[in-house]
Amino acid sequence: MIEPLEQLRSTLQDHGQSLTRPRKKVFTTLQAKGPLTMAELIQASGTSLDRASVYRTIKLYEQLGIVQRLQIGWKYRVELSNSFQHHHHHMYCTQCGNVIAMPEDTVLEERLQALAANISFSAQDHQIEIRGICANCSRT
Amino acid sequence: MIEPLEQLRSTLQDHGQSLTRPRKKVFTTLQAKGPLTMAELIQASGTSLDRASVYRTIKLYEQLGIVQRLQIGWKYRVELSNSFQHHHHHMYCTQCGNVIAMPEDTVLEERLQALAANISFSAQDHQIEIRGICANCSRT
DNA sequence: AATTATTTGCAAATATGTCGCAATTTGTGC
DNA sequence: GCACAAATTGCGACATATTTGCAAATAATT
Repeated sequence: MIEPLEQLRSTLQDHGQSLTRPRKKVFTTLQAKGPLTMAELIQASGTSLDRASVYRTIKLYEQLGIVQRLQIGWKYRVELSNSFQHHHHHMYCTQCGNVIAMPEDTVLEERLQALAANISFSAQDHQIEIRGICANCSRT
Repeated sequence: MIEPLEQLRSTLQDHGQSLTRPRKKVFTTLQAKGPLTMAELIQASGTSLDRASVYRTIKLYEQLGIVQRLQIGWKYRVELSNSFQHHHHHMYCTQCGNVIAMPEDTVLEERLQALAANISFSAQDHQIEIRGICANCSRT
């Protein structure tokens, strides 16, 4: 398995971009804390990073396919994309706000492929969110 | 089939809310024009409604499960939820920005149910977005 | 039609996202 | 490791999006 930071560096290099301290920080923060809202990400990146830099970094990362946005609950969040972590989807507990990653499911994935193919839609990516109440909360 | 507006009224009433002119307007606009960004919705609701009221209405509707947000491309949009229109998902063409509704698929739906049930997650709702290039655009 | 509680519109406050530019940092070649 | 050119950052100023307090207007009830 390749060092994630090395993979990041080479992805950036392939596009003539360099791996700077802020970009590294954003990456490791996402690595450590999973899907975050921009506000959380800015906050978690520490006071050393400027809002604008975080936004710029995320915009770049999104273009290079390093991160992806998800709509979870009220605000969108960003997380590392499939090249940097296993492909997965989310369940969102509307009670406690917890986000649970669901394991990859081949049946599901293939079905989605098929549905797109049916109408000659060339699928590149997809996202699934299940909303409901998690085991923990429904136990109450 | 129940009158949608009646269904709206009773949903509101069940929660001690009343069906006002602005709320009616937002509802019928969504009915007529499908998934809209807030800006579009505000615009389409006409100058008679204040921005703030539209936001408040959407927040309320979301809590009552009358509308749901979708992340389509960069901005989120709102549309009526499954109780008010047929359950469906979307494909989003990253080229032309078109949104294509995909027909309901039982295999897909059941699989999602099963996956949630597996971890005792009580699923209430879900949303799927497939991003890619539509038939029209890839023909070029 | 009068009463009371809810909801609206308005104006102002916050929050979120973007931009230009001087100062700093990065990658590169020596 | 140092100097240079190019890329990137942080800052402050904007632009846009969303929320809030409150007096006035509207809805449900009697």
